[in-house]
Amino acid sequence: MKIDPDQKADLSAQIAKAIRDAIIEGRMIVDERLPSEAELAEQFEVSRSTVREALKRLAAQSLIRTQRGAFGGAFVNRLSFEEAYGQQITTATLLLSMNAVSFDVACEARYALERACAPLSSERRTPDQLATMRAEIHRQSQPGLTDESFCASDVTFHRALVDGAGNPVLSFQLAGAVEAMQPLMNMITFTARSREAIVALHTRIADALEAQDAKAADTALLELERYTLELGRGVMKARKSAS
Amino acid sequence: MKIDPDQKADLSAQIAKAIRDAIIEGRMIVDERLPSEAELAEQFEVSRSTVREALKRLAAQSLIRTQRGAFGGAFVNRLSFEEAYGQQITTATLLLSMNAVSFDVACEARYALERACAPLSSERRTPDQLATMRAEIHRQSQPGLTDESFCASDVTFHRALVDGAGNPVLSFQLAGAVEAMQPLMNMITFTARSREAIVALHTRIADALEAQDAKAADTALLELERYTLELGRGVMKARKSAS
DNA sequence: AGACTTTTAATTGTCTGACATTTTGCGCGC
DNA sequence: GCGCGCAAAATGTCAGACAATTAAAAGTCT
Repeated sequence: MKIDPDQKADLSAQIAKAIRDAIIEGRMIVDERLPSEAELAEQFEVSRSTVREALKRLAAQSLIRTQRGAFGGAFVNRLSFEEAYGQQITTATLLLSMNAVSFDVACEARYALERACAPLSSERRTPDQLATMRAEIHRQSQPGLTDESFCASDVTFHRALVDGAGNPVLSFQLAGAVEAMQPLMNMITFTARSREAIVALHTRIADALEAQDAKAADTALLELERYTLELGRGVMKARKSAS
Repeated sequence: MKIDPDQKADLSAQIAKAIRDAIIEGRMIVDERLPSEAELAEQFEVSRSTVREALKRLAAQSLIRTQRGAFGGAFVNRLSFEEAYGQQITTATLLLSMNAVSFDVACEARYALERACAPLSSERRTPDQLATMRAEIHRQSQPGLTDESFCASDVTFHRALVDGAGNPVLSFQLAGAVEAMQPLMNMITFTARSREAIVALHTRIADALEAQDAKAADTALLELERYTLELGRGVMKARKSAS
C-alpha cells in the first residue's frame, strides 16, 4: 500500500484513498484489523495526526470502525444495509435541496421507482407489511394530524410498499428516493379534501397488494403520482403569484 | 451550534454532526464560509486537531471543501450530481460485496429499476444517447474483447439507457444499481454465443427506444434479465460443483 | 496613473511530543 | 478458583511549532 509523493492532494486524502482502495478491492476483508495509527504513520512516513485525519475520513464513510483500548484499533467495517440507507438518504436529501430540483422531476423519479416495486410487492408482501400500510392509512385519516406527521406517515406507508418487494437491494436504492422527497412534500399544505383523496388512493394500493393484483396497484400508483403532481403544482403556482 | 458534553461519542464526531445538521437544515447555505479552524476550536472549546478531524469527516462526505491560504477556509459545498453519483456507486458496490448479496437479488433489483426508466427513455432519449448505445453495441460485437471490457461497455450502454429518461434524479438513483453490478458481472465468463445473444437483445432495446416503442423495450429488458439470470446461475452452479 | 513586484497576513497542512482515557490480559493474593 | 489491581497497548485530546499557500495590500518603476 503506497502513496504517490508528487500528488497535490492532501496527504490524509491520499492515505485514505490507499486504504479505501485496499478495502474495495478486497485486499482487506471485513473485521480485519488495520495496523495501529503509530504503525501506519511509520509505513506511510507521515505523522500520527495525518494518519488520524485519514482514518476519520474513512470512518465518515462507514468503511472502518474504531475501538479504544488494548487490542483495539481500526477494523474494516461490514457496511450494513442500515448504514447504507442512512448515507443514501443524506446524499439524496442534500442533492435535492442544493440543486434546485423541481418538484416535477423529483416526483417523477420517485413514482417511476416505486412502480418498479409494485409487481414484486404484490407478489411477495407479507401480512406484516400489509398491516403497517393499513395502520398508516388509519393514522392518515385522523383529523388533528399536522402536515409534518401526515408526510411522515406517508413515508412509512411507501417504505412498507417498497419493502414488500422483499429485495433488500431494491429497498436500499429506494430509501433515498422516498425519504428525500419528504422535505419537498412537507412544503405542501394538505387540505382535508386532498388528504381524503390520498387516503383513498392509499387504500386502493393496499387493497391491490393484498389481492396480489399488480395491475391495479400500478394504476393506483399512477393516479397517486398524477394527483401528487397536481397538488405540488398548485402549491408552486400559489407561491409564485404571492411573491 | 452546540455540542452535548455528556455524550459518549468522540468530540470530533459530535462537532461534525453539529455542523452537518446546520448544513442539512439550511442554517448554512452553499458557498458560505465556515469559521476558521482556530475560531471553531475556540467556539467548541476543543483543540484545533479535534476540529480538523471533524472537518475531514465532512469533507469525506463532500459536504465541505477547503482552500488554503489567506481568505481560504472551509466552504459549504454544493453537492453536484457527479459527486453524488460517485458516493452512490461506492456505497452500493461495498454493500453488495460485503453482504453476500446473491446474484439473483442484485439482478432483480437492477432490472426492476431499469425497466422503470424504459417508458420515459423511449419517449425522451436523444439522438446522442441512441448513438452511444449503437456504438457500445458495436464494441460488444468485437471478437477480441476481454470480459472486463465487455462488462464496462455493458455498463455504458445501460447508463445511456437510464440517462435517456432525461431525469437526473433517476440517473443518480440508478447509477449505483447499474455500476454496483459490474463486479458481479465481471465474474461471469461470456462465451461467444452468450455475447451474441446479449448483443441481439441490446439491439432490440436500442431499436425499441429509437422507435419509441415502450412496450417492446420493456419486453426486451425482461428477456435480458431472464438471460442474465440464467448465465449467472450457470456460473454459480459450475463454481459450486467445482469446489 | 498604471502595471509589475514585493511584502504581509491569514489560513490550512503537517509534525512533534505529551498526557488522558479505555480496554484487555496477566499475575498476585486470598 | 476468584476477584483485584496493575501494566500494556491502543485511541482520544491537547498545546505549540513550523511549512506551504494564497490573496490582499503596499511598494516601486516607468
